[in-house]
Amino acid sequence: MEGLRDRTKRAVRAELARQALELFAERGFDETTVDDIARAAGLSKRSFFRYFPTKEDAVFGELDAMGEQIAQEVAGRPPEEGPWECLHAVLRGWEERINAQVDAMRLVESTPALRTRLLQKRDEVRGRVIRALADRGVPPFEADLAAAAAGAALDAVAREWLRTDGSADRLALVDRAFTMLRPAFLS
Amino acid sequence: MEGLRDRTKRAVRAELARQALELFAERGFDETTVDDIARAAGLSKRSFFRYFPTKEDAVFGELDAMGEQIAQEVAGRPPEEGPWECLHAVLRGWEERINAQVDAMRLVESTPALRTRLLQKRDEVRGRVIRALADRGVPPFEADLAAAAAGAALDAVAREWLRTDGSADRLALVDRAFTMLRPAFLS
DNA sequence: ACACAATATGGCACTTGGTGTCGCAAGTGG
DNA sequence: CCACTTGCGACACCAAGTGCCATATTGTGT
Repeated sequence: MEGLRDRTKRAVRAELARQALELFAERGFDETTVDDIARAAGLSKRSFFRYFPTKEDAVFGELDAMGEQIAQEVAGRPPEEGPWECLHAVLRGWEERINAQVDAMRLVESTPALRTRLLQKRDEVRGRVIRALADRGVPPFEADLAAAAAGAALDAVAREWLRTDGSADRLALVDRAFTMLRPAFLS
Repeated sequence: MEGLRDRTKRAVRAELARQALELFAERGFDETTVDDIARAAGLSKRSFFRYFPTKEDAVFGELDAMGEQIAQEVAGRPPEEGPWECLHAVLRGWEERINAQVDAMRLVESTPALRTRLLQKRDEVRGRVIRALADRGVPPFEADLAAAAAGAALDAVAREWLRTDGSADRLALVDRAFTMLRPAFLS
C-alpha cells in the first residue's frame, strides 16, 4: 500500500492550483504573492515550493507530464509514418484535452510572466519530441524543424481561438494549420 | 548639439554588455550577480537597471530595435508579395547579421534563463510582424501562423548551426527551412 | 497497541533580481 | 554665471526562491 500519502499530496497540489488560479483571476498574477496562495490553501510559503518549483507552475502544473506522454505517443506511432503526419495525428488528439478553459488561456495570454513560462514549457516539450522523432530515424534538422513548426502551429491556433472568443472549431484550425505548413518531409 | 550625452550613454551601455558577457562566459550566468557586472563596469547596481531592464537584457540589448526594423522592412515590401515570401526575403537578410558569434549563442542555448528570454523576445517580435502583415491585408490567422512558423524556422536553423559547430551554411539552411514549410499562403 | 522511521510542514535566515525615492554632482543652455 | 535637466549613488524595500533545522504527523513492523 502506498497510495494514501500520494493521494493527499495530489489533493493538496490540486487545491493549491485551484486557489492560485482563483486569486490570479480576481487580483492578477503580479498582485498575488506566493504567500497569499499558500495561506489561502492553508499552508506556508515554504510548503508551496515543495509542490511547485515556481509561482507560474501553479498554473502549468500538469504540462510536464503531458509533454512526456506526447513524446511517448510519437514514439508509438507506425514507423513508416512521416514526421509531419505523425505530429499532426498526435497533437490533434491532444488539442481537445489541452484547454477547454477560455478564461485560463486569457489569463496566460494577458500575463507576460505566464506567457513566458508557457513558451518555456513548450520549448522543453519540443526537445523531447525531437528526440522521439530522432528515434524514428528522422534526421536532426528535419526533426527540429518539424517539432518547432508544430509548436508554432498550435500556438497560432490557440491565439486564433482566443480572437474568436472560443467559438472557432479548434480541430478544424489545427488541420488547416498543419495542412498549410505541410512541409516537404518526404511524406 | 545633442550628441555628447547620448554617446557616453551608449558607450557605458556597450561596456556594461561587454563586461556582462565576459563574466557570464567565465563564471556562468547564475553565478554572476548584477552587482558584479555593475562593479566591473564601474557603477552601481541601481545604475545597471537604468541601462537594462533585466539582467538577461545585457545579452540581448539590441534585439528590440531589430524587431522594430524587421517589422518595418516587412511593411516596406512590394504589396503583391505573399506573406511567406515576404518573411523569407526579410529574414534571409537578417540571418547574416543576427549572430556571427558562436560562443554567445552557445551561452544562450546552455543557460535556461537566457534561452527563455530569447523566446520571449522573439514572441514580442512575432507580435509586431503579425501587425505588419495584417497591414498588408493578410488575414489574422494566416499572418499569425506565418509569423510563428517563420520564427520556428529561424530557431531550428540556429540550433542546426550549433549542431554543426558553426560550419553549416546558414543562408542555405534558411532557404531550406522556408522551402520545406512553404505553406499554401496563396503563394 | 506501541515504538520507530519516514516524511510533510513551518519557521527562519539568506541571497538575489528588481523598484521607488531622494539628494547630489555634473553637464547643458542661455 | 545661473537655472535646469539628467545621470548617478545610496538606501530602503518587496517578492521569489533556497538551505537548514526543529517538529509534527503519519505509515509501518512487531
